Amino acid sequence: MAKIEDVARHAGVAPSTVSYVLSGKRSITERTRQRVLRSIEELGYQPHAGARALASNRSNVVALVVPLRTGIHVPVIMRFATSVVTAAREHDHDVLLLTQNEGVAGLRRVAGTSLVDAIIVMDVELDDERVPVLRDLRLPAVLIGFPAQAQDLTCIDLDFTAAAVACVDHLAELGHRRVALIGSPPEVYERGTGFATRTTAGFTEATGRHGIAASVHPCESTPAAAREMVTRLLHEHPDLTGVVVHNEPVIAPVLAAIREAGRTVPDDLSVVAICPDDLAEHAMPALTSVSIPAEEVGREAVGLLMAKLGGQPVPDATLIEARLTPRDSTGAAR
Amino acid sequence: MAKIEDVARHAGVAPSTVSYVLSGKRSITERTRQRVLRSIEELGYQPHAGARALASNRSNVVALVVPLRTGIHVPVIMRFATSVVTAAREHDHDVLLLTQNEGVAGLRRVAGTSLVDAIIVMDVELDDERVPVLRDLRLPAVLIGFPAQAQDLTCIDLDFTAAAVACVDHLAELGHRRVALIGSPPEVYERGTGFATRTTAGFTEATGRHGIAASVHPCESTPAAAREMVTRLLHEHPDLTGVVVHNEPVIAPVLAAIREAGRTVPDDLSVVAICPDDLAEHAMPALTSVSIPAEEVGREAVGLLMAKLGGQPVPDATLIEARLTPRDSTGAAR
DNA sequence: GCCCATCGTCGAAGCGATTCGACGACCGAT
DNA sequence: ATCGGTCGTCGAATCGCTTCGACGATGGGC
Repeated sequence: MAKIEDVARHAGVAPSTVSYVLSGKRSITERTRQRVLRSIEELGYQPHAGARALASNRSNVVALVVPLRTGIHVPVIMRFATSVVTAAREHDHDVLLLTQNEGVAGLRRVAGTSLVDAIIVMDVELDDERVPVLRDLRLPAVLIGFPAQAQDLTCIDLDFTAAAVACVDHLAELGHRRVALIGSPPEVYERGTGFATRTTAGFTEATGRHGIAASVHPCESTPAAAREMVTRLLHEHPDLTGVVVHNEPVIAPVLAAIREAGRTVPDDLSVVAICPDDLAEHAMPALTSVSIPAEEVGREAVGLLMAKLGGQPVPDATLIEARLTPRDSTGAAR
Repeated sequence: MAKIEDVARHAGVAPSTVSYVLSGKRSITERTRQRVLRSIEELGYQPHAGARALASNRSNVVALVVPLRTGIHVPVIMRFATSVVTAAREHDHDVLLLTQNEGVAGLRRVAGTSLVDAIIVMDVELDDERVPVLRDLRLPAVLIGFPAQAQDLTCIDLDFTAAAVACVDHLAELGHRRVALIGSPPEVYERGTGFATRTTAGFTEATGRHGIAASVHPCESTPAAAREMVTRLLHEHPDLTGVVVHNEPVIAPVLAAIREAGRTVPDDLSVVAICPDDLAEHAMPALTSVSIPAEEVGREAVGLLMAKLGGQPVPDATLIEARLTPRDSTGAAR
């Protein structure tokens, strides 16, 4: 393995010069710059990550904490994760994968050993035990999701409140007078996961504002639960004409159950989902939906982190705008 | 941040002694050992990862390359990933997340910069461009999946051939005389992804051996494709009584389509799946299935890697045994 | 024509661990 | 009593890079 000294010798310069060529922290004549770059190329030089981290006090690695909890849709997490990796690479950083398993100790460890420069935490709860730890770690951190006490933290997420509002507004415009929200599993609410409660808040606000009859229903993420939920809703509220679904795994079962109940979407019942676009597009019929901009959130989270690492000020809260795409599952109320 | 020197001073020993206490590479009197450990505790000492990597030539990080390709079931990947992280932590290693995005360059980079000690690659194709690279990287590596040229590589995976055989044997025992395999999307076969072809091989061998009429059908992972597939199969092969499904996302749609076609599972048609247990359990009816032992594979992959890092010899190929669990979706042929 | 900045480069001092050889102390064997 | 061999600990070198201060050369202002 070639070392910086080899490159320096090969190019006829001092090691420090090579370092400055690589980092751009001091100006270098174009001629020597080229010479050094050619030597690097020829020798296939790659700086030793550990040595670099030791000398510069920067590892160029960010930690990503992914949730393993039940009740959250895995493909969405994966999309977050991959977009974080991609974005991090564009900023010349790598991503260390941490799971909830190790809990708070994992955060302390990667921070304490200087293994990472910064941390991204997904699936933040309202009262999250990691929040106080992040506070005294004094490492730049970005949370995907909002805890209750968010002061002085950098948080980002889809604006779920606005997402729910958009769904309700859309249904209200179409003349619906009674709607229901089929939400995340009960355990998600019980954990106080922010996105679920924010969705509910938006839903309640908007239905209230429109004077629409409304009800909220947490729902297990199983086909059976979905089926049962639909049956119950249709039975208890004969005037129900609009449904908002915010629970990916039950979308297909809900549609199937509606069909089996002899109702047609959107003629008898309009359905709006808050879910990834591909899911909405592949449903039958294609669903009017507010998409989950996982890529955008991931990329933006990394952007915020890099800004913090660079010492630039960043906003405490970043809400990604909710965009509703009308498709074939919503129509005028009967 | 406390350094090893601080600990040494606090405990009244040399830094090297502290190091030896931590690594156990030389014997230390119990008394001083305890003294050092207490100092470490009191000062909250955590060794600097970079310095450690530089001096020891070991980063204690393994790279995990996850696929982003279409046609593979995301939750299964996630389960692999988390089990790899968990297992790695048990061996005092961390996991660096690499995506297919950066391709072969990513492997060269993390290896060349000594960022990682070893590599785990998922979703290996028959003719995988990463295989030759791994060969000359000279870093310990474990592949999850089998390439065509697997000599001198360490590979591990579910024994998909045996899995298919188990499914067919099960159906044959129940008296079925014509069966079909609904497989992965065509692109997966075209890429030459090992698990798909191995499943097909096992299916073909076993049906041949039993003298059962058989056909193999790649299938896009969409509900529409599944529906169409079922319709076509029922129409083209009126004598069809058994189906093996090896494509997670279409399992539910296939069952739905069968129901809509007026057939009953398992009375008219027996269905066996190769899929994660939770999926099989939640289907209606619960599916007889061969499970995908993601946790076992991930943990075992890490075990192999650690053995290689420790200089111990490991087998080239490790096949995880296929276990079929009978549930409610299979019965005697009509 | 002289002086002071600025620019480009160099050399050396860290960064914080690991590891190897050396060296007393202590033990049992002779 | 002496010698050789362990055992436990120390000190110093080393890993490969970054960074800071220094220093000659160059150029512009007066």
